Amino acid sequence: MNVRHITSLSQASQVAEDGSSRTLMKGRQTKAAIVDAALGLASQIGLEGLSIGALAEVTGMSKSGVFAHFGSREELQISVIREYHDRFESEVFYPALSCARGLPRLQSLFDNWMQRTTTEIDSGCIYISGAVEFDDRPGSVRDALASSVSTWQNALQRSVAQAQEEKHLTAVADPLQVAFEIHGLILALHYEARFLRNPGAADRARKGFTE
Amino acid sequence: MNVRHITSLSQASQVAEDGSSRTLMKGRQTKAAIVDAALGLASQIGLEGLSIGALAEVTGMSKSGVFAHFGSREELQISVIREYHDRFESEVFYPALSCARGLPRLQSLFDNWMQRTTTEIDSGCIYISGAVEFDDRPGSVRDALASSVSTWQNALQRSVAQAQEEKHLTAVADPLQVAFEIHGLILALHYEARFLRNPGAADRARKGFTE
DNA sequence: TGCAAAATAGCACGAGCGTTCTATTTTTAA
DNA sequence: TTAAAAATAGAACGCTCGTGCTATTTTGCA
Repeated sequence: MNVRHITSLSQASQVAEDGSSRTLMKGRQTKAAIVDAALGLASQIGLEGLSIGALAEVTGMSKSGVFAHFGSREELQISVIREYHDRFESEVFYPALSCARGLPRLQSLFDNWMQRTTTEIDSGCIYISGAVEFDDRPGSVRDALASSVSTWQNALQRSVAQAQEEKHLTAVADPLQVAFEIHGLILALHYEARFLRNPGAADRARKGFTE
Repeated sequence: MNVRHITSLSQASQVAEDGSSRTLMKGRQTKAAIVDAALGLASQIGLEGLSIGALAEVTGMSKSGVFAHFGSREELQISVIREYHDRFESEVFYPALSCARGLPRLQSLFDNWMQRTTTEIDSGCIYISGAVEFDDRPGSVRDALASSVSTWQNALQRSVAQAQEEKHLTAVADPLQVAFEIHGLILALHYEARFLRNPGAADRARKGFTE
């Protein structure tokens, strides 16, 4: 489904031969701007709280104008999840690839994740809020969210396994176990810092990582 | 149903001088039944998803009949939080007091908490969903939730400190740090088991506790 | 048993929601 | 420059929401 979106990921912009004018279809520009605003909104009030009316007001468009880009609220939510996935990947995952396999890369993954979570103490995180909102609500939104989170978890587990192969980590512990505990640190940080407003939560998460 | 809660509201029940009849005002019985149903609903779909209309349908009452017991939606939500607090206390906290101070009691607290969280993989937990729903929505609901969670966290931290005093635990780690990491295990369990439906999460949480 | 008080029902309100339909404006391509 | 196509606006729909108001029923006590 949704061929429109797929193409927009790859060949949205097109440069004419003369190089002077970039013919970037207006619709896709607008859609990107809407998704950007939607991600900001959803981060704060959740994917479920995201409303087309509020989004129209923020972007200065009409409700139907916003709606036409997605065809349904679900598709809008999925677009937001994809956008978040891409940003997470390029802020947390890709930069760590420049570090050596093993502990250095794992450390970088954790540092980048911490950095992002620290930011999200103010803005919110849709991987966390979305999990709560969709944990027993089946459908395509839940599927998109779960698959996106699982992709990241697999990457993290792979990195732990590599650190063991490189003898940077004792091989006694299951990589799944290590990844689970790291995830717990991030979740506790988000909970205690964002909800309870406890200072020092970031330090405790970092301290917990250095076992 | 749920007579236990009614009496726990202190002066709900009244015994006549002759002691023969328990005159328990009808209103409070009904209110307790509504709160019970509301807690079940809120556990599944969240405090924000809780609607008076749905609650009326479940209890077989009219919307205004339900509403009159609380006067506002916020007050209903707060009643649900109080009910959850009481149940949590009597299922997790109080039973552990029969264990010896120190590690045995801490172990019991964790076991009881694990037991409850395992149940909540199916039913949901309003301490977790509520944190996400109200993390940047100030008001009395958030206050009630945060104060209830903090009460439990303080109890947990006290128990860790006692285990250190009894030399059951090395005193190098800050009790706040230990409690933080335990909280992380529970949050990761809830996330991975309830949202991602990963089996084995409970084992990993237990394994994480036995440092 | 009767009567005041409490509990509950019924109805209506204004608002916001996602969505549909049609008209209008803007953009794109020949 | 012009005509087709895409993007956007505007109004209206059926629905659900929390809440207020006014009856009506049920309860508890003298």
